Amino acid sequence: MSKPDNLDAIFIALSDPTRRAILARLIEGEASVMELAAPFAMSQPAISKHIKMLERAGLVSRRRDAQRRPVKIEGPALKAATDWLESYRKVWEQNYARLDALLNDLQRAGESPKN
Amino acid sequence: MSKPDNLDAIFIALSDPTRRAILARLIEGEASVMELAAPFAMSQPAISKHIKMLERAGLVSRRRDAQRRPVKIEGPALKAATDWLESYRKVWEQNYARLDALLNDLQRAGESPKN
DNA sequence: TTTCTATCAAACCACCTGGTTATAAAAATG
DNA sequence: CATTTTTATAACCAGGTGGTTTGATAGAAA
Repeated sequence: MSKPDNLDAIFIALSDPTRRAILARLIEGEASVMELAAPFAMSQPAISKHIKMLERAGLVSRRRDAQRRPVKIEGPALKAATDWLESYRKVWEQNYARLDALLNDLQRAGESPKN
Repeated sequence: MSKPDNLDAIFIALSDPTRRAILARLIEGEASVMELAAPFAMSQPAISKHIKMLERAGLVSRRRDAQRRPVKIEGPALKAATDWLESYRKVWEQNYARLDALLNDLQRAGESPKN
């Protein structure tokens, strides 16, 4: 379902501290735009634009409640990013461990024979 | 050492498909700029700029080998991003599970009493 | 030394970002 | 109805991105 190109939008969305703070707030539950804007020294349209980028990335979704448009965090996009990173980190760690073992082997081999 | 603001640079670096592909290549081991540029229909300076952004984020480092500047992947920055994402995803999953349980409770409670 | 190879740096471009203000629309409230 | 609240949209601006071409530099190789 979720295209891999989506990673572009997801990582772009995560690259701004304001948007990461909004996500942090949303972890505690749904919030309206005004509620999300409150902690920031920033205009409401600025927050709306941040929300739009989070939405484009699939990291949040919006409901309708009278004039309010409560924003909710969405797990799957968060998972897509985590999965991508985790897979790379895992391979890197394996290679790192292998290199480490190799270096140890070389060192040990050099201890008794002269060349 | 690694500042948390660093997450900005890390996620920005990860938000471009060319840079993610470069990282994917580097997982297999060190590579020179020319080697990294080869698979892409893109000029060498463009690749150099991508590498610079990866380096700024601490995701890669460069050695010197004659005229060559081999690039190597760096684990810790990758880990910083993974950790951030993992922590949020964990809380989200907990809340999700809690909400799920709550909804089940409500449904079960509604089965025998009328209101 | 001259030449070739690998890389970087500068100048330039179109486009996106992150913010602003001002305005409009939609629904609640008086 | 008029007003207030909540949100979105448009127009604008400074600065960053992602690419280009052109030219400089460092080191190997002829």
